[in-house]
Amino acid sequence: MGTHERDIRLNKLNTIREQGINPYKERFQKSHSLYQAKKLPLNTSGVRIAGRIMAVRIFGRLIFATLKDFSGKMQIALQEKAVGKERFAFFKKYIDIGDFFGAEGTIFKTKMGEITLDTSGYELLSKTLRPLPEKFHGLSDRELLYRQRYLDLIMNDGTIERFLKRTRIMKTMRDYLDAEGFFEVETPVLQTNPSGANATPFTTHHNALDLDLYLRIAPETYLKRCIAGGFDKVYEFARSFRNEGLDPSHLQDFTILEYYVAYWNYEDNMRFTEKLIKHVLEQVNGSLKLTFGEKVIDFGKDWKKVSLRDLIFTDTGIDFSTYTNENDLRKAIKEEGIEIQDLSTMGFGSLIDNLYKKVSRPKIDDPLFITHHPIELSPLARRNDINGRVTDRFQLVVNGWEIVNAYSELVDPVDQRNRLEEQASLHRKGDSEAMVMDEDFLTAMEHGMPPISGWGMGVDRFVCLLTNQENLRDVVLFPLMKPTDQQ
RNA sequence: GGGCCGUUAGCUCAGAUGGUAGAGCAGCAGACUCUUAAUCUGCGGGUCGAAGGUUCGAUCCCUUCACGGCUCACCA
Repeated sequence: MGTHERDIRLNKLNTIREQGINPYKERFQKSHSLYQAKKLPLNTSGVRIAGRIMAVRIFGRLIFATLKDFSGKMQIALQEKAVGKERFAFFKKYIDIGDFFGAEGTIFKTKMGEITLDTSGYELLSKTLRPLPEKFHGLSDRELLYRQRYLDLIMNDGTIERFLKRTRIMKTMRDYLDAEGFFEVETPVLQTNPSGANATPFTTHHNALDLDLYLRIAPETYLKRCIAGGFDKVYEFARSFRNEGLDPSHLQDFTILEYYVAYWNYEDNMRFTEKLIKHVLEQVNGSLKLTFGEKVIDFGKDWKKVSLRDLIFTDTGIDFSTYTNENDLRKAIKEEGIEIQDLSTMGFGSLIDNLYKKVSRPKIDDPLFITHHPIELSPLARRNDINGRVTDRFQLVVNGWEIVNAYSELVDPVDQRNRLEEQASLHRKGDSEAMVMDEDFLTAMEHGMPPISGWGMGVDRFVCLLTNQENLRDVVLFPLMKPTDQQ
Protein backbone atom coordinates (compact mmCIF):
# COMPACT_ATOMS: atom_id res chain seq x y z
CA MET A 1 0.00 0.00 0.00
CA GLY A 2 2.07 2.92 -1.22
CA THR A 3 1.65 6.02 0.85
CA HIS A 4 1.54 9.47 -0.55
CA GLU A 5 4.48 10.44 1.61
CA ARG A 6 6.58 7.58 0.27
CA ASP A 7 5.89 8.59 -3.34
CA ILE A 8 6.99 12.13 -2.60
CA ARG A 9 10.20 10.90 -1.07
CA LEU A 10 10.86 8.53 -3.96
CA ASN A 11 10.54 11.55 -6.27
CA LYS A 12 12.99 13.48 -4.13
CA LEU A 13 15.37 10.54 -4.26
CA ASN A 14 15.22 10.44 -8.05
CA THR A 15 15.73 14.18 -8.32
CA ILE A 16 18.75 14.00 -6.02
CA ARG A 17 20.22 11.25 -8.19
CA GLU A 18 19.57 13.28 -11.34
CA GLN A 19 21.70 16.03 -9.83
CA GLY A 20 24.60 13.56 -9.71
CA ILE A 21 24.43 13.15 -5.94
CA ASN A 22 24.46 9.67 -4.43
CA PRO A 23 21.85 9.72 -1.67
CA TYR A 24 23.45 6.67 -0.01
CA LYS A 25 27.00 7.60 0.87
CA GLU A 26 29.73 5.08 1.40
CA ARG A 27 31.12 6.61 4.61
CA PHE A 28 31.48 9.78 6.62
CA GLN A 29 34.54 10.70 8.65
CA LYS A 30 33.28 11.90 12.03
CA SER A 31 35.53 13.81 14.40
CA HIS A 32 33.26 13.38 17.43
CA SER A 33 30.15 11.63 18.66
CA LEU A 34 27.29 13.98 19.43
CA TYR A 35 27.89 13.48 23.14
CA GLN A 36 31.54 14.41 22.71
CA ALA A 37 30.80 17.33 20.41
CA LYS A 38 28.46 18.93 22.92
CA LYS A 39 31.30 19.00 25.46
CA LEU A 40 33.75 20.77 23.14
CA PRO A 41 34.77 24.35 23.96
CA LEU A 42 32.92 27.11 22.14
CA ASN A 43 34.41 28.15 18.78
CA THR A 44 35.97 24.74 18.14
CA SER A 45 35.97 24.52 14.37
CA GLY A 46 36.27 21.64 11.92
CA VAL A 47 33.91 19.52 14.01
CA ARG A 48 32.38 16.72 11.96
CA ILE A 49 29.30 14.97 13.33
CA ALA A 50 26.66 12.67 11.94
CA GLY A 51 23.34 11.20 12.93
CA ARG A 52 19.68 10.83 12.11
CA ILE A 53 17.66 14.01 11.75
CA MET A 54 14.93 13.92 14.39
CA ALA A 55 13.43 17.40 14.03
CA VAL A 56 13.74 20.42 11.76
CA ARG A 57 12.75 24.04 12.48
CA ILE A 58 12.96 26.49 9.62
CA PHE A 59 13.13 30.30 9.99
CA GLY A 60 13.60 31.80 6.58
CA ARG A 61 17.36 31.93 6.23
CA LEU A 62 18.10 29.94 9.38
CA ILE A 63 17.39 26.30 10.10
CA PHE A 64 17.72 24.39 13.34
CA ALA A 65 17.76 20.62 13.23
CA THR A 66 18.20 17.98 15.90
CA LEU A 67 20.60 15.13 15.20
CA LYS A 68 20.60 11.86 17.08
CA ASP A 69 23.28 9.20 17.26
CA PHE A 70 24.03 6.34 19.63
CA SER A 71 25.61 8.71 22.14
CA GLY A 72 22.82 11.27 22.33
CA LYS A 73 21.31 14.25 20.57
CA MET A 74 22.67 17.57 19.42
CA GLN A 75 21.32 20.58 17.63
CA ILE A 76 22.81 21.95 14.45
CA ALA A 77 22.14 25.34 12.86
CA LEU A 78 22.30 26.07 9.15
CA GLN A 79 22.52 29.67 8.09
CA GLU A 80 22.00 30.54 4.47
CA LYS A 81 24.92 32.95 4.54
CA ALA A 82 27.22 30.25 5.95
CA VAL A 83 26.37 27.30 3.67
CA GLY A 84 25.41 29.30 0.58
CA LYS A 85 22.08 29.82 -1.14
CA GLU A 86 22.18 26.63 -3.15
CA ARG A 87 23.02 24.27 -0.32
CA PHE A 88 20.51 25.99 1.93
CA ALA A 89 17.77 25.57 -0.65
CA PHE A 90 18.77 21.92 -1.17
CA PHE A 91 18.31 21.24 2.52
CA LYS A 92 14.88 22.83 2.56
CA LYS A 93 13.77 20.92 -0.49
CA TYR A 94 15.35 17.50 -0.13
CA ILE A 95 16.27 16.79 3.49
CA ASP A 96 13.61 15.12 5.60
CA ILE A 97 13.19 14.11 9.18
CA GLY A 98 14.62 10.63 9.51
CA ASP A 99 17.44 11.11 7.01
CA PHE A 100 21.02 10.36 8.03
CA PHE A 101 23.07 13.50 7.83
CA GLY A 102 26.69 14.56 8.27
CA ALA A 103 27.67 18.12 9.13
CA GLU A 104 30.88 20.07 9.57
CA GLY A 105 31.15 23.34 11.43
CA THR A 106 31.95 25.29 14.56
CA ILE A 107 30.62 24.91 18.08
CA PHE A 108 28.64 27.88 19.37
CA LYS A 109 25.96 28.67 21.89
CA THR A 110 22.53 29.91 20.81
CA LYS A 111 20.71 32.81 22.40
CA MET A 112 18.72 30.23 24.32
CA GLY A 113 21.99 28.78 25.63
CA GLU A 114 22.09 25.54 23.70
CA ILE A 115 25.41 24.16 22.45
CA THR A 116 24.95 23.91 18.69
CA LEU A 117 27.00 23.24 15.60
CA ASP A 118 27.10 26.21 13.25
CA THR A 119 27.18 24.30 10.00
CA SER A 120 29.53 25.30 7.23
CA GLY A 121 29.02 22.22 5.08
CA TYR A 122 26.90 19.12 5.09
CA GLU A 123 26.24 15.86 3.32
CA LEU A 124 23.13 13.78 2.96
CA LEU A 125 24.34 10.34 4.07
CA SER A 126 21.22 8.23 3.62
CA LYS A 127 17.77 9.14 2.38
CA THR A 128 14.69 7.72 4.09
CA LEU A 129 11.51 6.89 2.23
CA ARG A 130 9.14 6.58 5.16
CA PRO A 131 8.31 9.11 7.87
CA LEU A 132 9.15 8.60 11.53
CA PRO A 133 6.29 8.25 14.01
CA GLU A 134 4.85 11.33 15.62
CA LYS A 135 7.56 13.28 17.42
CA PHE A 136 5.75 14.08 20.63
CA HIS A 137 3.86 10.93 21.51
CA GLY A 138 6.32 8.63 19.79
CA LEU A 139 5.24 5.11 19.00
CA SER A 140 2.96 3.40 21.50
CA ASP A 141 1.02 0.74 19.61
CA ARG A 142 2.25 -2.43 21.33
CA GLU A 143 2.03 -4.45 18.17
CA LEU A 144 4.14 -1.97 16.22
CA LEU A 145 6.65 -1.72 19.07
CA TYR A 146 7.32 -5.43 18.69
CA ARG A 147 6.97 -5.72 14.92
CA GLN A 148 9.06 -2.65 14.17
CA ARG A 149 11.35 -2.51 17.16
CA TYR A 150 13.75 -0.22 15.31
CA LEU A 151 11.08 2.49 15.42
CA ASP A 152 10.62 1.92 19.14
CA LEU A 153 14.38 2.22 19.58
CA ILE A 154 14.54 5.45 17.57
CA MET A 155 11.54 7.15 19.12
CA ASN A 156 11.31 6.01 22.73
CA ASP A 157 14.35 6.92 24.79
CA GLY A 158 13.77 4.29 27.48
CA THR A 159 13.85 1.46 24.99
CA ILE A 160 17.49 1.51 24.02
CA GLU A 161 18.41 2.06 27.65
CA ARG A 162 16.50 -1.10 28.56
CA PHE A 163 18.31 -3.19 25.99
CA LEU A 164 21.68 -1.76 26.94
CA LYS A 165 20.90 -2.82 30.48
CA ARG A 166 20.13 -6.32 29.30
CA THR A 167 23.56 -6.46 27.70
CA ARG A 168 25.19 -5.09 30.85
CA ILE A 169 23.45 -7.67 33.04
CA MET A 170 24.65 -10.51 30.85
CA LYS A 171 28.16 -9.12 30.66
CA THR A 172 28.31 -8.68 34.43
CA MET A 173 27.32 -12.29 34.99
CA ARG A 174 29.77 -13.48 32.37
CA ASP A 175 32.62 -11.47 33.89
CA TYR A 176 31.81 -12.75 37.37
CA LEU A 177 31.73 -16.37 36.28
CA ASP A 178 34.95 -15.95 34.29
CA ALA A 179 36.65 -14.40 37.31
CA GLU A 180 35.51 -17.37 39.41
CA GLY A 181 37.25 -19.78 37.06
CA PHE A 182 34.31 -20.84 34.90
CA PHE A 183 34.70 -21.59 31.21
CA GLU A 184 32.05 -20.56 28.72
CA VAL A 185 31.19 -23.39 26.33
CA GLU A 186 28.75 -23.95 23.50
CA THR A 187 26.65 -27.07 23.18
CA PRO A 188 24.27 -28.21 20.43
CA VAL A 189 21.03 -26.43 19.69
CA LEU A 190 20.02 -29.15 17.24
CA GLN A 191 19.65 -32.33 19.22
CA THR A 192 18.54 -35.86 18.45
CA ASN A 193 17.12 -36.23 21.94
CA PRO A 194 15.65 -33.20 23.66
CA SER A 195 16.32 -33.41 27.38
CA GLY A 196 17.13 -31.46 30.49
CA ALA A 197 13.62 -30.22 31.22
CA ASN A 198 9.99 -31.18 31.04
CA ALA A 199 8.80 -29.43 27.91
CA THR A 200 7.54 -30.04 24.40
CA PRO A 201 10.26 -29.43 21.82
CA PHE A 202 10.18 -27.91 18.35
CA THR A 203 10.93 -30.49 15.71
CA THR A 204 12.88 -30.14 12.49
CA HIS A 205 14.54 -32.36 9.93
CA HIS A 206 18.05 -32.83 8.66
CA ASN A 207 17.76 -33.56 4.96
CA ALA A 208 21.20 -34.97 4.21
CA LEU A 209 21.05 -37.39 7.15
CA ASP A 210 17.29 -37.92 6.75
CA LEU A 211 17.05 -37.45 10.49
CA ASP A 212 14.42 -35.85 12.70
CA LEU A 213 15.98 -33.34 15.06
CA TYR A 214 14.79 -31.19 17.93
CA LEU A 215 15.66 -27.70 19.03
CA ARG A 216 17.03 -27.91 22.52
CA ILE A 217 14.74 -27.27 25.45
CA ALA A 218 17.73 -26.92 27.80
CA PRO A 219 21.51 -27.39 27.61
CA GLU A 220 21.67 -29.46 30.79
CA THR A 221 22.71 -32.91 29.67
CA TYR A 222 25.45 -31.63 27.35
CA LEU A 223 26.92 -29.39 30.04
CA LYS A 224 27.06 -32.43 32.34
CA ARG A 225 28.90 -34.30 29.60
CA CYS A 226 31.44 -31.45 29.72
CA ILE A 227 31.95 -32.13 33.42
CA ALA A 228 32.31 -35.84 32.69
CA GLY A 229 34.98 -34.86 30.19
CA GLY A 230 37.05 -33.05 32.76
CA PHE A 231 35.85 -29.44 32.87
CA ASP A 232 35.16 -28.49 36.46
CA LYS A 233 33.25 -25.21 36.02
CA VAL A 234 31.32 -24.52 32.81
CA TYR A 235 28.52 -22.23 31.77
CA GLU A 236 26.50 -21.41 28.69
CA PHE A 237 24.09 -18.68 27.73
CA ALA A 238 21.77 -21.09 25.99
CA ARG A 239 19.04 -19.95 23.65
CA SER A 240 16.41 -22.62 24.19
CA PHE A 241 13.09 -23.37 22.58
CA ARG A 242 9.87 -24.80 23.96
CA ASN A 243 6.86 -25.46 21.83
CA GLU A 244 4.27 -24.30 24.32
CA GLY A 245 1.85 -21.51 25.05
CA LEU A 246 3.08 -17.96 25.07
CA ASP A 247 2.10 -15.26 27.50
CA PRO A 248 3.82 -12.33 29.21
CA SER A 249 6.05 -14.66 31.19
CA HIS A 250 6.73 -17.32 28.55
CA LEU A 251 8.37 -17.07 25.15
CA GLN A 252 9.06 -20.00 22.91
CA ASP A 253 12.54 -18.70 22.15
CA PHE A 254 14.31 -17.65 25.33
CA THR A 255 17.68 -17.57 27.06
CA ILE A 256 18.77 -19.84 29.86
CA LEU A 257 22.05 -19.35 31.66
CA GLU A 258 23.22 -22.66 33.05
CA TYR A 259 26.40 -23.51 34.94
CA TYR A 260 27.78 -26.72 36.39
CA VAL A 261 30.44 -27.12 39.04
CA ALA A 262 32.22 -30.34 39.91
CA TYR A 263 32.47 -31.25 43.60
CA TRP A 264 29.86 -28.71 44.75
CA ASN A 265 26.54 -29.59 46.28
CA TYR A 266 23.35 -27.53 46.14
CA GLU A 267 24.25 -25.73 49.37
CA ASP A 268 27.56 -24.50 47.96
CA ASN A 269 25.52 -23.45 44.99
CA MET A 270 23.01 -21.47 47.06
CA ARG A 271 25.79 -19.49 48.67
CA PHE A 272 27.31 -18.75 45.27
CA THR A 273 23.93 -17.78 43.82
CA GLU A 274 23.42 -15.18 46.49
CA LYS A 275 26.86 -13.70 45.88
CA LEU A 276 26.43 -13.68 42.12
CA ILE A 277 23.04 -12.02 42.11
CA LYS A 278 23.95 -9.46 44.74
CA HIS A 279 27.00 -8.61 42.64
CA VAL A 280 24.86 -8.08 39.54
CA LEU A 281 22.41 -5.89 41.43
CA GLU A 282 25.21 -3.73 42.78
CA GLN A 283 27.03 -3.45 39.46
CA VAL A 284 24.02 -2.82 37.28
CA ASN A 285 21.52 -1.12 39.56
CA GLY A 286 23.86 0.29 42.19
CA SER A 287 21.61 -0.92 44.99
CA LEU A 288 20.35 -4.09 46.60
CA LYS A 289 16.89 -2.60 46.87
CA LEU A 290 14.98 -3.00 43.65
CA THR A 291 11.86 -1.09 42.71
CA PHE A 292 9.40 -3.20 40.77
CA GLY A 293 6.07 -1.59 40.00
CA GLU A 294 4.64 -0.59 43.37
CA LYS A 295 6.95 -2.92 45.28
CA VAL A 296 10.41 -2.53 46.69
CA ILE A 297 12.20 -5.86 46.66
CA ASP A 298 15.03 -6.15 49.16
CA PHE A 299 17.99 -8.28 48.09
CA GLY A 300 20.14 -6.89 50.88
CA LYS A 301 19.24 -9.15 53.80
CA ASP A 302 20.41 -12.74 54.09
CA TRP A 303 18.08 -14.67 51.85
CA LYS A 304 15.72 -17.03 53.62
CA LYS A 305 15.69 -20.74 52.95
CA VAL A 306 12.64 -22.92 53.37
CA SER A 307 11.85 -26.43 52.26
CA LEU A 308 8.92 -26.84 49.93
CA ARG A 309 7.29 -29.06 52.57
CA ASP A 310 7.59 -26.38 55.29
CA LEU A 311 6.45 -23.63 52.95
CA ILE A 312 3.30 -25.43 51.92
CA PHE A 313 2.65 -26.59 55.48
CA THR A 314 2.84 -22.99 56.75
CA ASP A 315 0.53 -21.74 54.03
CA THR A 316 -2.05 -24.56 54.04
CA GLY A 317 -1.56 -26.84 57.02
CA ILE A 318 -0.94 -29.69 54.57
CA ASP A 319 2.23 -31.68 55.22
CA PHE A 320 2.80 -33.56 52.00
CA SER A 321 5.61 -35.60 53.55
CA THR A 322 3.03 -37.51 55.61
CA TYR A 323 1.10 -38.62 52.55
CA THR A 324 2.12 -41.81 50.83
CA ASN A 325 -0.32 -41.75 47.95
CA GLU A 326 -1.85 -39.14 45.71
CA ASN A 327 -5.47 -39.93 46.57
CA ASP A 328 -5.07 -38.96 50.22
CA LEU A 329 -3.22 -35.80 49.27
CA ARG A 330 -5.93 -34.93 46.78
CA LYS A 331 -8.54 -35.38 49.48
CA ALA A 332 -6.63 -33.11 51.85
CA ILE A 333 -6.40 -30.39 49.19
CA LYS A 334 -10.15 -30.59 48.66
CA GLU A 335 -10.80 -30.47 52.39
CA GLU A 336 -8.77 -27.27 52.65
CA GLY A 337 -11.02 -25.79 49.99
CA ILE A 338 -8.14 -25.09 47.60
CA GLU A 339 -9.30 -25.06 44.01
CA ILE A 340 -6.97 -26.58 41.47
CA GLN A 341 -8.04 -27.37 37.94
CA ASP A 342 -7.71 -30.97 36.68
CA LEU A 343 -7.03 -32.09 40.23
CA SER A 344 -8.30 -35.59 39.59
CA THR A 345 -5.80 -36.44 36.85
CA MET A 346 -2.64 -35.23 38.58
CA GLY A 347 0.10 -37.38 40.01
CA PHE A 348 1.70 -36.83 43.41
CA GLY A 349 4.42 -34.49 42.18
CA SER A 350 2.08 -32.36 40.11
CA LEU A 351 -0.31 -32.01 43.03
CA ILE A 352 2.46 -30.59 45.19
CA ASP A 353 3.69 -28.36 42.40
CA ASN A 354 0.24 -26.97 41.74
CA LEU A 355 -0.46 -26.48 45.41
CA TYR A 356 2.72 -24.47 45.70
CA LYS A 357 2.01 -22.38 42.61
CA LYS A 358 -1.54 -21.70 43.68
CA VAL A 359 -1.02 -20.94 47.37
CA SER A 360 2.57 -20.09 48.14
CA ARG A 361 4.39 -18.71 45.14
CA PRO A 362 2.25 -15.61 44.59
CA LYS A 363 3.01 -14.39 48.12
CA ILE A 364 6.77 -14.34 47.66
CA ASP A 365 8.38 -10.95 46.97
CA ASP A 366 11.84 -10.80 48.53
CA PRO A 367 14.33 -13.43 47.39
CA LEU A 368 13.55 -16.83 48.88
CA PHE A 369 15.27 -20.17 48.41
CA ILE A 370 12.82 -23.03 48.26
CA THR A 371 14.48 -26.41 48.74
CA HIS A 372 13.89 -30.15 48.61
CA HIS A 373 11.35 -30.61 45.87
CA PRO A 374 9.77 -34.06 45.58
CA ILE A 375 11.60 -36.60 43.52
CA GLU A 376 8.71 -36.91 41.04
CA LEU A 377 9.29 -33.31 39.93
CA SER A 378 13.05 -33.61 39.58
CA PRO A 379 14.14 -36.43 37.29
CA LEU A 380 17.72 -35.18 37.00
CA ALA A 381 18.31 -34.13 40.61
CA ARG A 382 20.13 -36.03 43.31
CA ARG A 383 18.06 -37.93 45.82
CA ASN A 384 18.43 -36.63 49.38
CA ASP A 385 20.52 -39.02 51.48
CA ILE A 386 18.21 -38.88 54.50
CA ASN A 387 14.79 -38.50 52.88
CA GLY A 388 14.74 -40.37 49.61
CA ARG A 389 11.40 -38.88 48.54
CA VAL A 390 12.88 -35.42 48.02
CA THR A 391 15.85 -34.06 46.11
CA ASP A 392 18.78 -31.82 46.96
CA ARG A 393 17.34 -29.00 44.96
CA PHE A 394 16.55 -25.32 45.30
CA GLN A 395 14.69 -22.65 43.43
CA LEU A 396 15.20 -18.94 43.92
CA VAL A 397 11.87 -17.13 43.84
CA VAL A 398 11.61 -13.35 43.61
CA ASN A 399 8.44 -11.36 43.05
CA GLY A 400 6.53 -14.62 42.56
CA TRP A 401 8.82 -15.63 39.68
CA GLU A 402 11.18 -18.57 39.59
CA ILE A 403 14.47 -16.97 38.69
CA VAL A 404 16.83 -19.84 39.37
CA ASN A 405 16.44 -23.60 39.51
CA ALA A 406 19.40 -25.64 40.75
CA TYR A 407 20.35 -28.87 42.41
CA SER A 408 22.93 -31.39 43.33
CA GLU A 409 23.02 -33.37 40.15
CA LEU A 410 22.08 -36.98 39.97
CA VAL A 411 25.25 -38.82 38.94
CA ASP A 412 24.19 -42.35 39.91
CA PRO A 413 23.65 -44.03 36.51
CA VAL A 414 21.43 -46.76 37.91
CA ASP A 415 19.08 -44.36 39.66
CA GLN A 416 19.17 -42.11 36.58
CA ARG A 417 18.20 -44.98 34.30
CA ASN A 418 15.24 -45.89 36.51
CA ARG A 419 14.00 -42.34 36.64
CA LEU A 420 14.36 -41.77 32.91
CA GLU A 421 12.45 -44.99 32.33
CA GLU A 422 9.62 -43.64 34.45
CA GLN A 423 9.68 -40.44 32.41
CA ALA A 424 9.78 -42.34 29.16
CA SER A 425 6.78 -44.36 30.20
CA LEU A 426 4.85 -41.17 31.01
CA HIS A 427 5.89 -39.88 27.59
CA ARG A 428 4.60 -43.01 25.87
CA LYS A 429 1.32 -42.54 27.70
CA GLY A 430 0.96 -39.18 26.00
CA ASP A 431 2.66 -36.67 28.30
CA SER A 432 4.55 -34.73 25.63
CA GLU A 433 6.43 -32.80 28.29
CA ALA A 434 7.85 -35.86 30.00
CA MET A 435 11.42 -36.74 29.11
CA VAL A 436 12.40 -39.40 26.66
CA MET A 437 15.08 -42.05 27.13
CA ASP A 438 18.54 -40.70 26.50
CA GLU A 439 20.95 -43.62 26.18
CA ASP A 440 23.82 -41.44 25.07
CA PHE A 441 23.55 -39.37 28.23
CA LEU A 442 23.29 -42.49 30.37
CA THR A 443 26.40 -43.92 28.73
CA ALA A 444 28.27 -40.73 29.59
CA MET A 445 27.10 -41.06 33.19
CA GLU A 446 28.13 -44.72 33.31
CA HIS A 447 31.63 -43.62 32.35
CA GLY A 448 31.56 -41.61 35.55
CA MET A 449 30.70 -38.11 36.72
CA PRO A 450 32.05 -36.43 39.85
CA PRO A 451 29.70 -34.85 42.38
CA ILE A 452 28.16 -31.90 40.51
CA SER A 453 25.89 -29.02 41.30
CA GLY A 454 24.11 -27.38 38.39
CA TRP A 455 22.20 -24.16 38.07
CA GLY A 456 19.85 -22.55 35.57
CA MET A 457 18.46 -19.05 35.31
CA GLY A 458 15.71 -17.64 33.13
CA VAL A 459 17.77 -14.72 31.87
CA ASP A 460 14.86 -12.89 30.27
CA ARG A 461 12.91 -12.98 33.51
CA PHE A 462 15.89 -11.79 35.50
CA VAL A 463 16.28 -8.90 33.05
CA CYS A 464 12.57 -8.09 33.43
CA LEU A 465 13.04 -7.92 37.17
CA LEU A 466 15.99 -5.55 36.93
CA THR A 467 14.36 -3.34 34.31
CA ASN A 468 10.94 -3.17 35.96
CA GLN A 469 9.14 -4.87 33.09
CA GLU A 470 6.17 -7.22 33.34
CA ASN A 471 6.38 -8.72 29.86
CA LEU A 472 9.28 -10.78 28.55
CA ARG A 473 8.72 -9.34 25.09
CA ASP A 474 9.81 -5.98 26.42
CA VAL A 475 13.31 -7.30 27.11
CA VAL A 476 13.69 -9.23 23.84
CA LEU A 477 14.59 -7.10 20.84
CA PHE A 478 12.60 -8.93 18.20
CA PRO A 479 9.96 -11.18 19.74
CA LEU A 480 8.22 -13.65 17.47
CA MET A 481 5.02 -12.25 15.93
CA LYS A 482 2.63 -13.94 13.59
CA PRO A 483 2.94 -12.48 10.11
CA THR A 484 0.16 -10.23 8.92
CA ASP A 485 -1.07 -9.83 5.37
CA GLN A 486 1.15 -7.26 3.80
CA GLN A 487 1.20 -5.86 0.33
C1' G B 1 -7.28 -23.47 24.14
C1' G B 2 -11.22 -20.32 27.24
C1' G B 3 -12.88 -15.28 28.69
C1' C B 4 -12.71 -9.90 28.10
C1' C B 5 -11.04 -5.80 25.13
C1' G B 6 -8.98 -3.51 20.80
C1' U B 7 -8.00 -2.54 15.24
C1' U B 8 -10.39 4.92 12.11
C1' A B 9 -4.75 9.18 7.76
C1' G B 10 2.46 7.57 8.11
C1' C B 11 2.05 8.37 13.92
C1' U B 12 -1.02 9.84 18.45
C1' C B 13 -6.10 10.00 18.94
C1' A B 14 -11.48 12.08 18.34
C1' G B 15 -16.25 10.76 16.15
C1' A B 16 -21.23 9.66 14.04
C1' U B 17 -29.08 6.89 17.87
C1' G B 18 -26.89 3.63 10.72
C1' G B 19 -26.96 8.65 5.72
C1' U B 20 -19.24 6.59 3.44
C1' A B 21 -15.36 10.83 8.71
C1' G B 22 -12.16 14.94 11.96
C1' A B 23 -7.87 17.16 15.00
C1' G B 24 -2.65 17.50 16.21
C1' C B 25 2.03 15.98 14.46
C1' A B 26 4.26 14.29 9.82
C1' G B 27 3.66 15.80 4.24
C1' C B 28 2.99 19.67 0.18
C1' A B 29 2.94 25.32 -1.16
C1' G B 30 4.19 29.98 1.13
C1' A B 31 6.09 33.67 5.26
C1' C B 32 9.89 33.99 8.92
C1' U B 33 17.87 34.45 11.37
C1' C B 34 17.48 31.86 17.93
C1' U B 35 13.96 27.66 17.68
C1' U B 36 13.92 23.08 20.35
C1' A B 37 6.19 19.70 20.72
C1' A B 38 8.77 26.65 16.82
C1' U B 39 4.85 29.91 14.96
C1' C B 40 1.45 31.79 11.10
C1' U B 41 -1.52 31.15 6.16
C1' G B 42 -3.29 27.71 2.60
C1' C B 43 -3.60 22.59 0.56
C1' G B 44 -3.57 17.36 -0.12
C1' G B 45 -4.07 12.70 2.26
C1' G B 46 -8.68 7.42 4.53
C1' U B 47 -11.63 0.61 0.34
C1' C B 48 -12.82 3.45 9.22
C1' G B 49 -8.51 -4.65 9.94
C1' A B 50 -11.04 -8.56 6.15
C1' A B 51 -15.33 -11.19 4.38
C1' G B 52 -20.45 -12.19 4.74
C1' G B 53 -25.42 -10.85 6.75
C1' U B 54 -29.51 -7.38 8.20
C1' U B 55 -31.02 -2.66 5.87
C1' C B 56 -33.35 1.81 0.91
C1' G B 57 -28.38 2.67 2.82
C1' A B 58 -23.11 -0.25 7.07
C1' U B 59 -17.13 2.29 8.88
C1' C B 60 -21.10 2.07 13.05
C1' C B 61 -25.75 -3.34 14.24
C1' C B 62 -25.06 -9.04 13.71
C1' U B 63 -21.87 -13.37 12.28
C1' U B 64 -17.29 -15.36 10.91
C1' C B 65 -12.17 -14.62 10.18
C1' A B 66 -7.18 -12.18 10.78
C1' C B 67 -3.81 -9.69 13.92
C1' G B 68 -2.82 -7.74 18.75
C1' G B 69 -3.34 -6.75 24.20
C1' C B 70 -4.87 -8.35 29.04
C1' U B 71 -6.34 -12.61 31.74
C1' C B 72 -7.23 -18.04 33.28
C1' A B 73 -5.11 -22.92 32.66
C1' C B 74 0.34 -25.59 31.36
C1' C B 75 5.59 -24.78 30.74
C1' A B 76 11.25 -20.99 33.16
